[in-house]
Amino acid sequence: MLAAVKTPAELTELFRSRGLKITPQRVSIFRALYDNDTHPTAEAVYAKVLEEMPTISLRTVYQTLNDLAAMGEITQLDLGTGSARFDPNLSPHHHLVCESCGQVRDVYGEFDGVKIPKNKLAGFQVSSTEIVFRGLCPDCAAAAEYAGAGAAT
Amino acid sequence: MLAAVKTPAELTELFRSRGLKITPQRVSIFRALYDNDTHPTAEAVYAKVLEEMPTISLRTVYQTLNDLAAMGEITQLDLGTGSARFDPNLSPHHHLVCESCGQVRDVYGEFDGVKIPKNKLAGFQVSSTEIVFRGLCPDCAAAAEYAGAGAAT
DNA sequence: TTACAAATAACAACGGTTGCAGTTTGAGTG
DNA sequence: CACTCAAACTGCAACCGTTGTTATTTGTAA
Repeated sequence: MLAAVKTPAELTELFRSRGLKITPQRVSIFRALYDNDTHPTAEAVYAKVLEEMPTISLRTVYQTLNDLAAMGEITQLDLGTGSARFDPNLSPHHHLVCESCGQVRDVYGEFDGVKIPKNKLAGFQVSSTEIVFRGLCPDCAAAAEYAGAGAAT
Repeated sequence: MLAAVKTPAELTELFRSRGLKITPQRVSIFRALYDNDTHPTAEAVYAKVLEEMPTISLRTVYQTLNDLAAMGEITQLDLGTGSARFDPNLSPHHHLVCESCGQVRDVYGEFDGVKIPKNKLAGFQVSSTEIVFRGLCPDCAAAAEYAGAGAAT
């Protein structure tokens, strides 16, 4: 379902080709990330991996996530939700963040208009553009409306 | 020079009108924020205020910055640079972030094209849009080029 | 001047993340 | 298949930014 996400097998091959060892911990983390569009925190990945590998340490999860990010296979997101989130989806996209529950949703779209006029760049070299839309997810919006209506009476 | 930034006097009046006390600590923080487009961290504001008030505590700086943010007089930015930054500039703008030195620069511009098609929103209510351009500031770009050229020989 | 609520300072604690040291293990070699 | 060793893993301590707590201080209105 997800576009531009490497399978566990592909990541395994990538690690092998770089002379890195294929450990069960790493493979389990690859699986936890695959087909995962929840933008999990390190803790969330840890929880998922624990199910099939009860002895893995949180430290190893951090280590592997950092390695993957350094290789460019996942992106680390800092959305101001307390902890970093990791996104295995490499196709160009942006994010909707619910300010109430913290859930993150992908937004596909081009936004070609988002370019800084050269005369305003003043020598700055832009290599990536992130757009974050903040607001309320459907559930939280409904809850807020309900609470508002209740409080108004 | 900065647009839409309240002066220390205006912030003082605002606090007074809300029944909040005018303390020298608060006024000093107002001054540290005024005409400041460096997007300072709490620590940076603390350092600046320390110059004229050597007994202020970092805790008070955090407290006041949080209060100002809650009143909507400054914006808290989470740019993944380790600590939160505070922006007293309320006019609509976006940010350029140097991935090497962490410096943050304002970008004025409209980007009217940045709207999510309704059919993709799926009930999400968007209340704000942040755009972050990442790359290299002129100084770091020059340093990188120099290092690259040197390494290539 | 007094009195009181509000604000401050000092310090402990917390959550996310990383450094470190000792042990385990993947994978190439004979 | 056993051996070897660098790489990876675990467990724990430490770190940093930030917030909670509580006793003390201080604007401010009476």
